[in-house]
Amino acid sequence: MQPGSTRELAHPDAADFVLTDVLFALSDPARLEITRRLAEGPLEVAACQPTGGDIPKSTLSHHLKTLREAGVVRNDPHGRQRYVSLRRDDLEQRFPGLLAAVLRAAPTGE
Amino acid sequence: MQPGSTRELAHPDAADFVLTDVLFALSDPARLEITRRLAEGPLEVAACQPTGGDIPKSTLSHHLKTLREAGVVRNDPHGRQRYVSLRRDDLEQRFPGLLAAVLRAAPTGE
DNA sequence: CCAACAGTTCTAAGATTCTCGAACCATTGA
DNA sequence: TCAATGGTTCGAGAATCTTAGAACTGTTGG
Repeated sequence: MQPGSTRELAHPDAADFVLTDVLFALSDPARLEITRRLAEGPLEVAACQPTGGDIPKSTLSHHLKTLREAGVVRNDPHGRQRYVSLRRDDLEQRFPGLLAAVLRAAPTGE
Repeated sequence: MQPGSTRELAHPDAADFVLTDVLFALSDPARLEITRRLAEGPLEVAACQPTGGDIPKSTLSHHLKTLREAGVVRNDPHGRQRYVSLRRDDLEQRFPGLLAAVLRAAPTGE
């Protein structure tokens, strides 16, 4: 039983992040909300649930995949669950100021 | 013949800009390139042509519409042509730092 | 006036994306 | 060891986006 052993998912290197992919990943309301939530700190997958908690696991997992493949998020196995975390530093290094600007943005109705 | 008369297109107010819409508009390579080009200054529609100049008018027009409806771009009639310009100030006011971060971003291969 | 021009809008086909149930896979508690 | 848990992956239908030709509109030069 190696610590933090198997079931690793693929994560792109910061140098390979593609701007349009990041923008696309963040352009979905559900994914944006997940991102905002993760700005507070890492969460297990189930806790990423955007509103209340009614979207199916597979859908949530798919959104996380989109975020992960763009480089917005990291998804690491942790026991029988997984920790999802924002790749703040990598994003900042690759696209300075971008994530900060997105997180700072006020929602539309004030 | 009023100066700058007819054929006005609809433009959303800065206060009504929606973040996900802006991000989505910028998440397409062609639209991002148009945006970058416009950062240098206003252009007539035909001059927005991303690469060389082989994409059809209707496609270009459609991309400009997406950018315009998100609030990224302004499209004003000017004689028989139109001037397309970046809504820098409105975007900066609504989403501080966002456009700057996007324009500053380096392309993927270095 | 009329033809050429600059662009938009309409329409339709093809490609992506979204959503979600079902099947599947490690990991761990009992 | 075995079943429950936490999530991912697969597959398919619905929805949305992209692309582009064709038709249409306002504007201007001759």
